[in-house]
Amino acid sequence: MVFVKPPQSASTREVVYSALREQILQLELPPGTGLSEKEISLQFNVSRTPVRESFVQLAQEGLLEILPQRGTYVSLIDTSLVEEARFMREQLERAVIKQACDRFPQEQLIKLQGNLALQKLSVENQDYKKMFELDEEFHRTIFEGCGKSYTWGVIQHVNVHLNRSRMLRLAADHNWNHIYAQHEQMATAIEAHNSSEADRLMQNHLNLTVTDQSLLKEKFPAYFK
Amino acid sequence: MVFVKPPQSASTREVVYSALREQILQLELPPGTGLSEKEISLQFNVSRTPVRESFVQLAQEGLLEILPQRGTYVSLIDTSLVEEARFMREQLERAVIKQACDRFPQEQLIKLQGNLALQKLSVENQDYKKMFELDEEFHRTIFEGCGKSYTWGVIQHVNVHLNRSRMLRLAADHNWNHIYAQHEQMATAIEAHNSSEADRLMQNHLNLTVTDQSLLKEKFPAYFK
DNA sequence: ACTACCACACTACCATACAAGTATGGTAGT
DNA sequence: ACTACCATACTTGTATGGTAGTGTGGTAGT
Repeated sequence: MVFVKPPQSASTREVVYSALREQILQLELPPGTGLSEKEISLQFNVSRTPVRESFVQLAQEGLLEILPQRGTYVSLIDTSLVEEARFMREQLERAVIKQACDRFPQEQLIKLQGNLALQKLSVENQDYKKMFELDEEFHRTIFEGCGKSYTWGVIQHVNVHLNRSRMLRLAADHNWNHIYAQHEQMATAIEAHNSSEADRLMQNHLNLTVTDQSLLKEKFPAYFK
Repeated sequence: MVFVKPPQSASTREVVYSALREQILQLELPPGTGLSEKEISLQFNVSRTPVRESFVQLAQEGLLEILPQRGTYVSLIDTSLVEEARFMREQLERAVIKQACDRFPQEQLIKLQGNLALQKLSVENQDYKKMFELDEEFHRTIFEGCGKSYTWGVIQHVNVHLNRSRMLRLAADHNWNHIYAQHEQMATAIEAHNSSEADRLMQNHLNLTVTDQSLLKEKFPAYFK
């Protein structure tokens, strides 16, 4: 009972799964889009089996709705799920950043500051997608520094709906200077071991996500449930 | 783009998936057990396809390890994952029970008290599995009363490893009187809107889970990674 | 004009066949 | 006795055919 060799080469299922997941989260496959096993299998030039298995995976994550004998659709964004996801994220992020103020490795702190520099650039260049990635990485780095990588993974897993919502927001309005400024202040608070300030900042930061939820629903009504 | 009819009858994949999941969480399929698509398909008298799809699902949840061309095994319990799961659960449970002290529906409060009565019975009868279920239901009811059902679902999804660990604990030692007493005090705190007391109780309550982790690893070394 | 019906094209679902990688036990050669 | 090799019986991965349920558009009947 020893698990020696990790699976090296990606299986066909894995490839299809990752590709579809990326397209869904990037809104290249918008909520409500109809898919079909056959269509995708032709598109990737593989059989229906691995496609079907990736559908099952994506459905389990809540990214696809499989209606037996009827069709498979990219799931609509459920605002109540988004709210609960935001709630969970808030609790966990606040707990972690407080922990980071107590003890945070130098290496990760440097990584944070490098990330911030890139954020500043992306804001200036109005590079939306890059900024989104850097935002993710910023938060992930905090979790890693606290030895909570798995927790971050769970947040990512949970917040698929929230992420699509955030993607809409980044594409819609443009207050990244604010976001960037908040990130910078959080890094400073961690460095200064200022736990209460960090907690306050994070709370405000994550509240941005929920405020314009109804606004998004007006702008993109077809994407919401 | 309307999703009218929910899928009524369970598909073969769903049946196999649920059955295996239950067996794994109940430790009827202990960590490390080797499975095979063919074996299970014969056992359920179905083809390999739905079995295989349920394997993919269970692997995504971290309950199975699929080693290509080598075999599939019930995953071992990863103590570091257990610790992070406990961390997440603590943060979320504390946040929710504090919210429950502010505002909690009468209906759910009654449900809590009914549950407590059954817990007392189960403790007296030393009915381990029943007590485990009632414990789950107690916590779930708190989440439901706060409109956080999805959050509870996520905890359940996350804590598969933790749950197996807890199952071992319940089978091993016998301090349920303590667990029951804590539950009772929490219900009282909710009713009395005593937020700080509820928070303190929940924190202690969940700390029970982690303390004897190393002890379990000694008792059942083969089940851990 | 309207309704009931039905053929057809589509879907996801499941069973089966084949392919490819892996562990193992026996055997021939040293 | 020991090692290298190979046939074989496993495993999971992929492809494909057939089944059953579902939506749709056309048509015959009223």
